[in-house]
Amino acid sequence: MIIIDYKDRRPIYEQIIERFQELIVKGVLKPDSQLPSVRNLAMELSINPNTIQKAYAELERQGYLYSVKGRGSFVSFNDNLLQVKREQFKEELGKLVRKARDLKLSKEELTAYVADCYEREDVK
Amino acid sequence: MIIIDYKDRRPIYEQIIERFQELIVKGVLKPDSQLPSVRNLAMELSINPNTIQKAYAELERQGYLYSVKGRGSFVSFNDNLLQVKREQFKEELGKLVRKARDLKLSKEELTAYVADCYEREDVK
Amino acid sequence: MIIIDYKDRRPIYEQIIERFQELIVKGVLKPDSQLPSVRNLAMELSINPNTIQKAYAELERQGYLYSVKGRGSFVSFNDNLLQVKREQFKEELGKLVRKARDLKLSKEELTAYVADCYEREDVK
Amino acid sequence: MIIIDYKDRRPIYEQIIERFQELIVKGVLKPDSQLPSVRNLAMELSINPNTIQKAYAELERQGYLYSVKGRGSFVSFNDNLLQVKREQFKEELGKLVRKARDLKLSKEELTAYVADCYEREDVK
DNA sequence: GTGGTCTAGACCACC
DNA sequence: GTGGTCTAGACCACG
Repeated sequence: MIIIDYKDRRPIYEQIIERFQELIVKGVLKPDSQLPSVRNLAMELSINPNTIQKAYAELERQGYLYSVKGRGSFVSFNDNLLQVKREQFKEELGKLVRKARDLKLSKEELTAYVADCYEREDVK
Repeated sequence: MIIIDYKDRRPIYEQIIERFQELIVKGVLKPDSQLPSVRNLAMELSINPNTIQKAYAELERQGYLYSVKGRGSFVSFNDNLLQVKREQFKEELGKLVRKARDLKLSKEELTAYVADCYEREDVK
Repeated sequence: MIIIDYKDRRPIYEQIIERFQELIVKGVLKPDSQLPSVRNLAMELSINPNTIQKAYAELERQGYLYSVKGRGSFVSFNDNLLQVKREQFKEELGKLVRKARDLKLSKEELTAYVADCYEREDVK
Repeated sequence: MIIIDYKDRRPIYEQIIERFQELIVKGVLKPDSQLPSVRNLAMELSINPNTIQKAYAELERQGYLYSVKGRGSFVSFNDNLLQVKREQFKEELGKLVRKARDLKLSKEELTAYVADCYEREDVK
């Protein structure tokens, strides 16, 4: 479910965060379902528990999960969070649009490419 | 021309690289025009010459400039490079489109927002 | 009567303690009335009896209840305890007032806000 | 400047966070001034650098400071943050006011105590 | 020198 | 068993 790419320049804990964000947002991991324990996941990925711990702590801070001492970690994604994430996404997109203008891509080229890209994924 | 933001989390050399890329792609710096010397720029920005050196080396590696021993560094931008940048941009955009799908944004919402965003910048 | 919030970061036994304190101080639970047995409450909340046990033990230590072997646990609230709680509360408030000063809130702003806040709750 | 209380039940890194928040909000540490390095502070307090690191990371997340690889950590408090912190403070105060009502403290008693407390600190 | 990531291994509180 | 804190010590990127 989680794959670590050691060639990736980003830190391990960040890769884990991103992967879980994806799984949770997509609904692969259902709300209130239990996540693998820190130790188990660490063993499974053969990395240090502290690294998992750091990833889980950040995911908790961002509202993707909640952890309880002695019980475990659980998915806490909800519609409210979805809205927040959409806002964050739009901000990110804004930066890219600005970049497109620098590269002299016309509005038509850009939207066409976005639509095209969206559909290509659709097929997949 | 170059402004360093010390509050920016990214390393200084990366900020310099990005700024030069922007100036070159936009055509503010004309092809074959000479860039400031490593020492001069370092003094002007009051930072370590090694940092400028690293930025120039990376820009040369990416094809934005060429250096001539004993003479200096020169802009080497051409349309070919623009194409490369566009490809890189599209790849980046692709990731974001995938993210949009995860967040359950419809194709219509997405393209509408992109167009809207493009025009908003237009006014500026 | 007791609700456990699993998303709350605090341990379960602490949530139970706080809830009983509130019920007892407010007078919802009358002095010398009997509390639910450890086992019953554990079953009702579907949690580990050890957790209830720990909560009751702490409440007894703090003087909120007393236990009689073989008979059960009983509320032991009295005005003396109310005074103790008020002292604890004032200490807590003291810290917050200090914090207000650090944030450069004037005495007038602070007291006005407190009064305002008190009345707002009044309506509820 | 920083004192660790090992009898305190709260984790060390939290004590450090709180202390720095205080020093920064009060203006003892001026904006853009450099903080002690992770390693130096760790040595000075005879604790592990990782613990300081964790505290600094959280302070950065909360907007109290910014860190740059290879350069150090710097105070970044500003008026904007002051406003945010005031809002957070008021929320905290709201909870306490509710608690006061449970303890049957009248509005007059409460505001009088707050004012009194504020002035007492004034003298100090 | 600086901050940041990671490992190995320990201990605690909680259930 | 669970999550969370802490230590000791290593390595990397940056300036």
